[in-house]
Amino acid sequence: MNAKRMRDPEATRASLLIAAEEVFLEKGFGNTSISDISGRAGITKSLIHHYFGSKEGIWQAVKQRRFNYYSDRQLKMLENSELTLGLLRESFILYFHFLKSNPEIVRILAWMFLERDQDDCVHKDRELVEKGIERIKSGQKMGQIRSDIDPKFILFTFIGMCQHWFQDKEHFILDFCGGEKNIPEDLDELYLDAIQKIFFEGISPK
Amino acid sequence: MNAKRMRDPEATRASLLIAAEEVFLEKGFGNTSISDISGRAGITKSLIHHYFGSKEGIWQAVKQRRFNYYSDRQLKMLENSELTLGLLRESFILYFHFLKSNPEIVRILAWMFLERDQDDCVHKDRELVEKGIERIKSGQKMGQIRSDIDPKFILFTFIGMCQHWFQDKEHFILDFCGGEKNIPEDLDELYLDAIQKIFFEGISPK
DNA sequence: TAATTAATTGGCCGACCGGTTAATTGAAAA
DNA sequence: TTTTCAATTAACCGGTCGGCCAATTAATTA
Repeated sequence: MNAKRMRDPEATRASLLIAAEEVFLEKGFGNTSISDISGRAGITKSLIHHYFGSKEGIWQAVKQRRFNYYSDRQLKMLENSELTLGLLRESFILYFHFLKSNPEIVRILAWMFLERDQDDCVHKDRELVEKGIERIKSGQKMGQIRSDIDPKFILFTFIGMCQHWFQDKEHFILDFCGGEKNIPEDLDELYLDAIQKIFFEGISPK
Repeated sequence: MNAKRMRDPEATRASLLIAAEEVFLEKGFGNTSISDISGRAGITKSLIHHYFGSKEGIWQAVKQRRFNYYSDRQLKMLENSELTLGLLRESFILYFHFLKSNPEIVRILAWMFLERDQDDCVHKDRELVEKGIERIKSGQKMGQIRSDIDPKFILFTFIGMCQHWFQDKEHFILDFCGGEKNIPEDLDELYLDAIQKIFFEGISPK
């Protein structure tokens, strides 16, 4: 219906955001210029300042958008579940697949690490983390998880095993498999199986 | 002897490299200017082009130098050790502390991921990886390590648990500890203890 | 010593940076 | 229709960027 509107602020804002994300995640904040973004979006660069105030501003917006999506999804994941070992395993798998289909998250985090970005927007997941820790704690009380490890570390390890894979998978293929030949199609799943074994055996009570 | 030489190309080249590494790892490639580097080194910026050709050139040199240092050290680490579970644990701890005292490595590796660096210098550690896998395999044969997990994945997990910590420690402090207050001095060691428990319990035969 | 080579310098260049401004245009309100 | 306001544009700003070059200076060679 509005397909031919000559002006559609929402749409231009959106396509600026999309273009910005593409370029930022490809080259990082410092290497990206405003005109890179406007060029890719096919929109004058002035409009970036009009909608986002500054280069910093649109980078914030990009991050925020992605992290809101992230934590919304994650919260829903935790919402209606009492923790049992089975459900912990389930959310482990869910998280792994979430990262797999949202590689942007991994790149954003890596860029923020390198550019020493201390943005608060990342910490929307504090609530998420608290819930996760709560679940692990009760799992420990119920005797399903060994109690001699700080729940914070258990959760962090959980996250790390997944993130690290999607960050260094390429190195794995090159250095561990000796190149591109003979990589199994389901490499991701094979890895997921392996870390499940290590992780869940590792956190089980003796 | 040569302490007072007015010109010492090797020395200037070296101090340019050092300054470059400092600034690059501090601010990132894109946010660093040639004059930042030359300023810190106290050397005219023209010399950067003289020795390294371009900004890209000196960046490559920085990465290469650090990565060579990395794999050389790692190889020495593995050199004279038969694998027993005790030694595996020892090299786990060694690797962790190596990363702790060489944070540049973690940053460089993150850069390589983001820049999709297919540099040959990365593959220096293929030899490294092969040795590590060999050790784990023999550990499996001896019944010290469970055999139902691919040694490649065991090694990769090993590396990941350590790397991920030094990359996302800040997020851990913010999101998991609720800010800077009350962080134990020996947080690194506490984490190391935790992942040791998980990892070694996880790879033990039942 | 004289000639040659290489290290080092400061000054300069065009390009591009992020950001601002004033003017133009389209859509919606009156 | 007229008015009003937001969306959009192009031109422009001072500043900095990476890179280049010609001149100078120290070490090496003949």
